[in-house]
Amino acid sequence: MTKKQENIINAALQLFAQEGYTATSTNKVAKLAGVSEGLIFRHFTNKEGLLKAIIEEGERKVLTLFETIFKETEPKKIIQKTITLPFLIPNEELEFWKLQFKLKWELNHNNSNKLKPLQEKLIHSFKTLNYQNPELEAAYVLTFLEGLSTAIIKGTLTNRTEFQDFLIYKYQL
Amino acid sequence: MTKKQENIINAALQLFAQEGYTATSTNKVAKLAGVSEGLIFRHFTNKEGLLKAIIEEGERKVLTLFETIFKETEPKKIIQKTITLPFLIPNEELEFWKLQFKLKWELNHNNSNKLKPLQEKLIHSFKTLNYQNPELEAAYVLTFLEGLSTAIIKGTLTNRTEFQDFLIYKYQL
DNA sequence: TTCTATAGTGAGTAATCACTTACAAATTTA
DNA sequence: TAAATTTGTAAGTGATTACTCACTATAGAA
Repeated sequence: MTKKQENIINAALQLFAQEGYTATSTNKVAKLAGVSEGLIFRHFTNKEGLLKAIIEEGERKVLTLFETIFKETEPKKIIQKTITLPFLIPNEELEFWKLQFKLKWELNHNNSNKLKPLQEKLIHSFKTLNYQNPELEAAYVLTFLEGLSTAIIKGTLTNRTEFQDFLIYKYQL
Repeated sequence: MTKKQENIINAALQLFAQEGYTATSTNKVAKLAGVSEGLIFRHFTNKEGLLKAIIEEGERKVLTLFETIFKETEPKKIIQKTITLPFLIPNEELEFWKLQFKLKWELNHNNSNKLKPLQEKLIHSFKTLNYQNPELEAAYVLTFLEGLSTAIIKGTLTNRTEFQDFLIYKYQL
């Protein structure tokens, strides 16, 4: 990966996250990256290819975030760590996650399968803890996770640390 | 409001919700509505005006949905009704709500103020029920509400009625 | 050094974009 | 009925879109 190739991806990530995918022209991306527009198509074939490169490069971040949970075996901790997951997003990755959530609505690609392993881990946890409806409890946690992620990524959560403490207290089960 | 004017709004609502606002051209809207493209600008000045008309026309739907909660006085019921609110969205309004959530990401207009009265009603409810942290409890409910709305509007919630019963059971406090 | 492959450019391309204008048809008002 | 206003259309407008093409610069291998 050359320096200019990286510039293109970073510029595209920034613009796609700020303005949206369709609203961002390849011309704008090239200008922000400091390269000729043609270079984008040399490296990424077309605009969609550029988007794919960004998403694929970021897939690792999803796995990195989930890793902490997957190596955990204690049921209670699994649930706790899931619920506070969005707080672990580092500031420099916020833009990437904003793009991910934007794309979930802009394009119609539902990555519900991406949460599948987490869902099963949760179901198993609730089963171990003898909950009556493990599947529904897992669905509940994931639904809340969606809302919490949205709040954090959009920055609408005013009292971050307070809310995090509140959640930890609430989910010590 | 003439018949053609209605056709334009309906076509725009459908396309904006499906493809997104920026990705939908006024040409496409006109074709689906069965009118000349110029008529859109005669009635709505510009593309943004068309979007405004759709949103303004739908603002009433928000109030109608919230009405059930605002006339409720019993704290427990207020919380219960809030949590099951997204289930009350009629099928024919799903497209409108999809557009609302899409726009929340596509444009950067945060309508957090729209939830303000609901938030205050919730805080007051938790206060009356002597909860330790009424503000955080309200924030928790609203965060979950965001996730649940997303799931219902995107249609990713598989077991609707089951999940609804589960929530009612969980939130009988 | 020369050959080859890749990186990079800048000026194009047709198509599409939101929007305008000149004009006609329909409807309302006087 | 005649005048005035509103509704509607078709054919444009310049700007912008994603993308192409002919070309040059660079760097590593033979």
